[in-house]
Amino acid sequence: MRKRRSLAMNLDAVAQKAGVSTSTVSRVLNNLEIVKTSTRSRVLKAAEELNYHPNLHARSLARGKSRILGIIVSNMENPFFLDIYRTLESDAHAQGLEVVVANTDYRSEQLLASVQLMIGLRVAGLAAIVSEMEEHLIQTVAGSRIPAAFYDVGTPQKNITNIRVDYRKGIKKTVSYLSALGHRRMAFIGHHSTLGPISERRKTFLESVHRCSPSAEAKIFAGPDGLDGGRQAARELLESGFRPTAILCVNDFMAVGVMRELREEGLQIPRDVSVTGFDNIKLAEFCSPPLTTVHIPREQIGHIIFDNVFGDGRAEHDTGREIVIDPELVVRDSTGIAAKS
Amino acid sequence: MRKRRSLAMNLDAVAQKAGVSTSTVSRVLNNLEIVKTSTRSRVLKAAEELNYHPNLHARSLARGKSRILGIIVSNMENPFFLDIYRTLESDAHAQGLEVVVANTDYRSEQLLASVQLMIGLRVAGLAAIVSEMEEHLIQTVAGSRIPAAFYDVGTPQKNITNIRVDYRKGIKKTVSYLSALGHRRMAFIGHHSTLGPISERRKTFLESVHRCSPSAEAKIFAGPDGLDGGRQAARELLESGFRPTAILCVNDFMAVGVMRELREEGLQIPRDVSVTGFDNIKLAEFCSPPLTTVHIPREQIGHIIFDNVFGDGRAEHDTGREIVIDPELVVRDSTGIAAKS
DNA sequence: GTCTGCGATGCAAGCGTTTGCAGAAATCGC
DNA sequence: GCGATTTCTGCAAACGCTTGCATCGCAGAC
Repeated sequence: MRKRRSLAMNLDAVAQKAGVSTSTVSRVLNNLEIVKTSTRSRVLKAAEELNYHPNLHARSLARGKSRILGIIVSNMENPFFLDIYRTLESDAHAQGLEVVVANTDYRSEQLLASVQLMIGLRVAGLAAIVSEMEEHLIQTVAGSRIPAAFYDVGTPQKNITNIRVDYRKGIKKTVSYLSALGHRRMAFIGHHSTLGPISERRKTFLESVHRCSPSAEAKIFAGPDGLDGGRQAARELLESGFRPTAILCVNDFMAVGVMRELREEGLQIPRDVSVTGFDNIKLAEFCSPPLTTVHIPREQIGHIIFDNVFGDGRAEHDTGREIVIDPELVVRDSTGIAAKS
Repeated sequence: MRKRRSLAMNLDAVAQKAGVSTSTVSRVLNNLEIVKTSTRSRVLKAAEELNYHPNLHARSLARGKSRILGIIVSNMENPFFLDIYRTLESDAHAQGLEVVVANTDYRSEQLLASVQLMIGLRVAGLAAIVSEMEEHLIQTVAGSRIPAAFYDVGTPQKNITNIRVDYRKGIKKTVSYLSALGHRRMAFIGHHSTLGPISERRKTFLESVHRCSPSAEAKIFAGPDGLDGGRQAARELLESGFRPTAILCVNDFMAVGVMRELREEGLQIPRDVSVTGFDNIKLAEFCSPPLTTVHIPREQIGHIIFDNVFGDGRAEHDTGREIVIDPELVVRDSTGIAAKS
């Protein structure tokens, strides 16, 4: 016999103290109704006194499955990911599921580690809401037979749901709206991500502007993501000499950074220049002026994902699913009629 | 024999495919050096081909411990918690530890569940950064023998580190600063938490104001936490008829909400009223006007916690530790000389 | 040629649960 | 009061891994 590793804090200890077998203890703790009330309370008392907590690893192992929902996100600071995560978490808790989250920080090495972790944990379902998902990882997940949902990747698979937001539509709506206000010189400010979805947005922007008004001017700028990045990109825009009457930003944080820089330059919003964002985070409502932006229904996305991984939508689907979300324009005070040029 | 539950995706499968025993496979996958190179590569090939991922539950069970750091926070949306979490996570990953996070949403029922989860997972260390920690839960954790760090609770224990920020000092510094600017009518805006730390802050505020100037007026208001809550509290303040020349807010989010409401009322900041926050979140720098606030070194806190749970500070300490952090005032544009009354 | 030493591998117990099955105890019918 | 149920409880195998110890094969020493 090998030596004991630590103080005995297992079913056996409780069983001995209560004078029953481990099976009975197990049944009590799992609320199986076949245990006599007197035995039951004796066991509960023993467990309580020993400060016993079941070993979840052993439980998962014995049961052959866990009650854990795995969530992988790129970046918790980004309200887009955060809100989806929070919705998933609350849905999961409502069903008595535990949640394990991993952050990738946009790093594919970290993404790989996270996927391995989730598979290793034999999670009951996996939601990967990351902007950097890679094809071979999708295959890995598919091979693991874990029901999963991915965000914004191109290839639905067996047991895998793919959900995405129709950013093209959001951009088109914004450009049409600005165009109707008379804007003919517009800029798009993105961030340095060269990944699929973003550069598609840039393309869509250019196309939309030219469709609304063939003579209109459109330019693209970029900086790092976030408040600072927006500011930096705005700086570059100003230094380039280009003077748009409207600036579309790829997300709200960047838009707020942009507005700050413009204000410092002495420009008034929206009198001198209109600014729009994307996502409709809380801050968009509270910055000054309140930001016109495209609303991404993050809670709805979270619920849909949950439903597809655990809920009614969980049924095996061989072909995979693709769900597309339509975003809406939310008009606030950061946009107005185009300044005379 | 019981029936197999799922497709055999275990060490045995790999072992058979590679024509070796499970022990050998285990040794290969754990990088023990005693395996012959040829065997080693055969095993790796087999594992690769089977798309094998070790079952972490079984591993933890067999090893008698996990390589997981458990983190519990009140609310990921709050940059205070988020930043500490992120620091902890990156420290953990740097050491090859996995991380499991749980959100309590300020709900003690959810906190209990989270603590149970962490103990059940037999995490190698636990950091609980929650504002609602309860004494009996501390006892529970202490009883579990898991090295832990708590934030801002009063009773250090064996194997438990307690870290807290000296909010009193932060408040005193702010009040002194405002007092020196001539402010004699001040308000403090907190949120509805009636828990220890917060109400201590209120008390400290009142004392500080009276110490600086015995004739000064000081009042306290409160709303729910967050941007909306700040706005609501400011509304109440305005309706009360009290007209402070300076308003201290319990955190930056509330301060931004407050400023928004004041601005809507036609008040100018800081000409008519000065506003300060607490935490020094990114937004404090980007709101308008940029917010004077008290800086809480969240990264430093994260590192200290990690070090005490896993690093050099990890050594058993029977008496418990208490670490106190000193906050600094960061002056920006939301504060100025007191308006003439 | 036997022995020793050693590197590489396998054997099997053990980690803390769950759970099918069997057996014991309590209850019931008559 | 005795068998037939119905409850309740215990036994032991299984979950997938790690790891101390035993074993095996082979090289070098004598």
